[in-house]
Amino acid sequence: MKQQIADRRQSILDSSLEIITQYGFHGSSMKVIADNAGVASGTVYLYFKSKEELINELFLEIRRKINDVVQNAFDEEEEYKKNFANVWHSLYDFYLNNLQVFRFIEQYSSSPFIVEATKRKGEKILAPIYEILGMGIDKGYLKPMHLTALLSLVYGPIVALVRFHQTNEINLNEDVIIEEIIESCWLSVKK
Amino acid sequence: MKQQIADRRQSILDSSLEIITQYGFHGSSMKVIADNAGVASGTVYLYFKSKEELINELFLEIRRKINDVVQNAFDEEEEYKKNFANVWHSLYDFYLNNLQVFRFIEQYSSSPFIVEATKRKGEKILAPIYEILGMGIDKGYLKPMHLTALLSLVYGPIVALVRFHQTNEINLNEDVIIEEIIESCWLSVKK
DNA sequence: TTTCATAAAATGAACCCTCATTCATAATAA
DNA sequence: TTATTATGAATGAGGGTTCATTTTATGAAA
Repeated sequence: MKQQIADRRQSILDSSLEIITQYGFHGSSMKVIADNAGVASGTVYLYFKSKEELINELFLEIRRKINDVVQNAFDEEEEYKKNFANVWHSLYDFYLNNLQVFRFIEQYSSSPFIVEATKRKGEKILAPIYEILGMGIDKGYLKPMHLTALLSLVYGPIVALVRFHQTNEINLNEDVIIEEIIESCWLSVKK
Repeated sequence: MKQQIADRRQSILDSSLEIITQYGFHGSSMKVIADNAGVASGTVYLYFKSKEELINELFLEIRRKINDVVQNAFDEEEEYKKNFANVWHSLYDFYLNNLQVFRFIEQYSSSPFIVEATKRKGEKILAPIYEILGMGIDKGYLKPMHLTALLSLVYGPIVALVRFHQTNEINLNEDVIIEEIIESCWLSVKK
């Protein structure tokens, strides 16, 4: 039945995320991914045309999740600064609680592996944040800088923090008052 | 003679950087690296024990270069804020003018490939910056935050900017007044 | 409910290819 | 001549993908 098809597909995607974030794209064989998903290697090819497509589909799924996180954190009714903090904090929390997702994106975006394929599919992973920042400039809350420069000042620290957390250079659960960092970040972009 | 040994070794390292930033770690075969360096594949093994060691050596060489960039940008005689800007700008320029180096580090640090091996070798790639930030706190120029948090606020935007530059989301030669970004960055960490 | 024929889904051995590494041989230097 | 350095064909392991075969699901008929 339909339900099972979806489950299989999903379990292969889940398995891929696990294996890939542990061994890298090329280090992850289809055999191992299949085993980990509890299916035969041939089965993977019933749901995905190739390894490349599998990885791209995984990327698209993850992008969807991230977009949701950002969208849900934004509340039109709230004041802008509060939204800024909420979005920042949500994305940060999401990465911290989904380190595999974070690792996957890092690998995906810094790997010459596929990239082109998904670039063509338009829509960047951070599109919703661009919108929020653009609105911030329009309404006079943020410095009128190049949007990507603003994004770098805001998103760069998130990525850096989670990365350092991963390499144990910082313990984000204990060492750091995150609100302090968000406030600092805000100081760099507020008008 | 000794000179030639060094040349061969270096040309293999140079070739590796080219090939690896183009095709990724696993996508770069020793054969292609050797061809590109103008040597036979067996020759590579006269200078490096294995592919893994080759990549690690390349990393160490690059780390040395980055440390030099930071060290050279710092001038004890100058005032702290000026040093902050100089170091920031130097590192940024270095990455922008050596995109292959940047790409390599990104790949290296987000890849589960080796990592462990070099982590054990101690000394982080950004050690000199840690020192500068620590000094900034001691002398009262910077907020007394966790050092790694400070580093994230300062280094995160550099990485993000160069990344976006690479994916053509921003043209750092034309679109952006870099001093404006450095000033913003400073606002986020100054006391 | 049970049976059974057909369709759909799943399997995993086999195929072919690439790759890291080795080593007997050749070229070069001392 | 001897020692050093370089070569590249050969080796063996592993990987992505295919496909003949098996297993499972379906639903109409008994």
